[in-house]
Amino acid sequence: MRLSRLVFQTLREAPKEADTVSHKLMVRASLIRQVAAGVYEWLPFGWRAVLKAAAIVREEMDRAGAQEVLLPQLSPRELWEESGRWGAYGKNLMRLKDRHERDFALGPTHEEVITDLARATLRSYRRLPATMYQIQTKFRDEMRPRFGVMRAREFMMKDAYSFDVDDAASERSYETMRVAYNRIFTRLGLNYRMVDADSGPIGGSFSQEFMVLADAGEDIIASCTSCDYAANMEKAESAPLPAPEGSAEAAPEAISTPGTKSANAVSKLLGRPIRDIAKLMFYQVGEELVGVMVRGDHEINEVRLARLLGVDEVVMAKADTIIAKTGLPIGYMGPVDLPGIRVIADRDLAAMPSIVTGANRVDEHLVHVKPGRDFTPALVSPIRKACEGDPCPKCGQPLKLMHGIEVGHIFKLGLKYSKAMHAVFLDEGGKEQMMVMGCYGIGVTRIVAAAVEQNHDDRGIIWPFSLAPYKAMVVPVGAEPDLVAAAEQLYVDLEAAGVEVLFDDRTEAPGVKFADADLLGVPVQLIVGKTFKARGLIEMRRRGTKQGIEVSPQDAVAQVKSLA
RNA sequence: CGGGGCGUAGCGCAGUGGUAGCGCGCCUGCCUUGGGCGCAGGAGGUCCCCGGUUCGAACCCGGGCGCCCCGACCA
Repeated sequence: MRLSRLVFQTLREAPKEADTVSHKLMVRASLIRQVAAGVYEWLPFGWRAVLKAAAIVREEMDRAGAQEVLLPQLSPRELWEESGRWGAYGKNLMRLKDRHERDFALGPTHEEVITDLARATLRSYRRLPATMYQIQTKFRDEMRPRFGVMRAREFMMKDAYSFDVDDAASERSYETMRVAYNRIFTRLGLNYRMVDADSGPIGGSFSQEFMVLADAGEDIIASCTSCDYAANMEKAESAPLPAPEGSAEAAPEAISTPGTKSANAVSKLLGRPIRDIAKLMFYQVGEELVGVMVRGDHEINEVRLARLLGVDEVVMAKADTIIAKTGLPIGYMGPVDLPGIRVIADRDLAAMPSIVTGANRVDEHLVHVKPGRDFTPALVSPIRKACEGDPCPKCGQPLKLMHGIEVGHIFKLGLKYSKAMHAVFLDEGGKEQMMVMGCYGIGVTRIVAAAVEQNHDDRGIIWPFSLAPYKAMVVPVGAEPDLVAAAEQLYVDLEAAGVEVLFDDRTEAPGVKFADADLLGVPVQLIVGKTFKARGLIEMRRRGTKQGIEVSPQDAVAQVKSLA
């Protein structure tokens, strides 16, 4: 491709709305252009990167025996009513009406549609197992689109769904996908981790996420520094902490703490480490008000809490509800003599020898409170978020927290959708059985953003070879006819050799050409300039390295070809 | 959904009552070819939209729309 013909416009300055590195670079290098909040155009150069990612995903899906289909983006309300998600999916579901006022959704994911297809076609155990996938645009009316195509409202996703006769078979399908996913992300050249995850609103029992490690990532994962344990924050556990030294022989004692509501403030006032201060928070669980306690240096993991209580979701109680139900002052509540409220204590809080709690009186706290002696929690369980340095639940070595970009997620769905939508097959005995499902997603457009986030320098993108829209770029520097002719010849030869190559045939100043080449980030730069004038040689330079090597035009073609 | 910020040329911005400018980019010519080169000339604007105030509005007032950021667990 000749740069003079490529539809693109590199920018020296990024639009002000771009804040992450990948967003800025993708706009500056003309990969994408924003049309509305969370809605983007992919320009030719960027679109090629998307196609590279999609091709690798497709190859590995096919290798894993999955069959490609294309499902409609528009789906009728009835299907969503069947699964219960017309209501449950909430505002993220893009909805619209047709001219007859019939309700439709623009698919954020396709469990309903595929289950409808499966129940119509996979009627016998003989047709199972079956895994189908598609690569298609998805719609989610995100609360807050962000970071360019990283969290967009319209994005490309590969979604796959497996259908099996029983749990054991479903397990095998899941494993096949897990292997395929690892192959995909390895081939894409990304630094990633597979982590245990909570399955969230898609439902189901168990899932794993594939996280590209990058500081700009919206998710936090806990990863063991020694073994292979890794989980996202919602799921991450830690081994019990050793209880700090000390004991509370003394009985609880009320002390005056005027205007000190937060654990932080109490810690400062008393000059005691924040871990000694208990935090008591209140959650609305159905009709019940539940108190939840963690150490001052810890945070409640609401997803774990919800699981523990056997509910879908917990919400913090409103202040006036708490006051109405207890009559006690917010900010000074404690578990000692707290009437009629079930208190759940975090395991590491319960192990403390002596803590500071609210006294249930304004401007007072209790010191020397010993869990188990001075109050008895209804339940003691690990319900806090893991922290940096916590002991790994598997091996006890320290955990490390890292930011990640979720690029893949695989779920065991179990019977959730087959039950709701009556997706059944006949077994060998002619009896109806529910299909056991799995679902497997990859954010294809997000992969491109994640790759840029992970592979760049201050000059621009440094494409991993597998995703690079072009593998080489010929850059003539000089106007001498023989030099220009040699560059042209090199470009033609590379194309003939099947190399995806860009040719900077523009009459730009050298600085502009080098700057654009670095910004676009094509892996191999072939500079026809001073070394050509002096010795008839091409300077071949890997993007991201300073110094190139000098090769003859013939060798340049051969070497680039061998890289591909 | 709550709070904040911003909408002026493709991008970044200035202009805060008298009918619009700067840098980059774009076009033409000359020049230049190893790191966003120089000179000269040029094109490009519903100043987000609607209404109001005013002799006169990009600017003031009202309403709307759009975009961005922060927050939406620490009692």
